[in-house]
Amino acid sequence: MTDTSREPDEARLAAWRAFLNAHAAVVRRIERDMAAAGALPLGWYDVLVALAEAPGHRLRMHELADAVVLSRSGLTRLVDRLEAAGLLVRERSAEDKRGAFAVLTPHGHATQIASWPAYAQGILDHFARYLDDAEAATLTTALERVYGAVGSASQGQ
Amino acid sequence: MTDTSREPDEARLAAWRAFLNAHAAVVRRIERDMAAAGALPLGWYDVLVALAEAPGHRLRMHELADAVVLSRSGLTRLVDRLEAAGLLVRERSAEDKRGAFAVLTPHGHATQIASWPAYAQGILDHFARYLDDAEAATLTTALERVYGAVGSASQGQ
DNA sequence: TAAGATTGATTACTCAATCTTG
DNA sequence: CAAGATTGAGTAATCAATCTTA
Repeated sequence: MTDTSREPDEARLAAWRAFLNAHAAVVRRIERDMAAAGALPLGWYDVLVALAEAPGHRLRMHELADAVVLSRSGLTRLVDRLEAAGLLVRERSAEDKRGAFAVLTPHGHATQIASWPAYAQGILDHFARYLDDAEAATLTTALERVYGAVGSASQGQ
Repeated sequence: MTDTSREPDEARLAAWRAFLNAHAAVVRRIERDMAAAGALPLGWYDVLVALAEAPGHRLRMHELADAVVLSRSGLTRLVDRLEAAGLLVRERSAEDKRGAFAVLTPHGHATQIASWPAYAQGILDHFARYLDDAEAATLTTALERVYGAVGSASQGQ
């Protein structure tokens, strides 16, 4: 009867710490490996994949911002850089002239595909190979639940 | 016989995506809540906790940098800000005059303690409450393994 | 010459304010 | 006035180079 329910128990606190530490270390490590291999930065890769998976290789700016978990203005800047690099182009929407699409270029698509092996190798070497099948399944289930809950609670951006 | 072992299987790839998405969303959300409650930013809190848990409330700069997973120069700047805010002080080492300690001040300790309830509430609301006991245990085990492996592989900073 | 830490230059993310169209 | 997106100002993280002491 000492549980006030205002803070997490020890076990979940340990999970939180492991979650933060693993994320920081693994992402840093993969970014480093990808840079050494001449591949795209992770943030650039994420944007290009989101577009590659979208119908017509195009997405509205705000859809893209949600997909990569970046603020609106943060995405504007990132898209500026990707456009300057020739990896995508902006297209003004015809129906709603307020809106803009980001559209993947053939060069952008090719670059994304060329960067995948280095990224895949990084995921494998620094993350995937340390999980057994059951752990991978549990992580997916639990973290998708967490993500889904926060996503729907974050409407008030 | 199609597995080249150069890239992760579907299940582990799904775990990776869930891991990235959950981290980005939850951390953003907790930072926002803490700011609204007048609590410290997460990065500041992490530094103060590391010092609070250290013997004598003091740590060498490079030890602190490892504890919070930040580059050396990144930590120098962060410690500058914390020192300006009166939350810690720097002390030159007596034995090894190259070295410096960061030492928690009473005010820094009090501020860290005062920020914990808002942080705890955030962890509970946006992370812990979505995990059952078995999931929490699995996350801890698996992610500590991942973290330990990357940490030891990252000696070449 | 190497280790510990800081500095300078660069890059990038965030919020708040702004501009345009609905 | 609200929605979509961009811009300006401020803050923060990184790498490479530097300074000091071992």
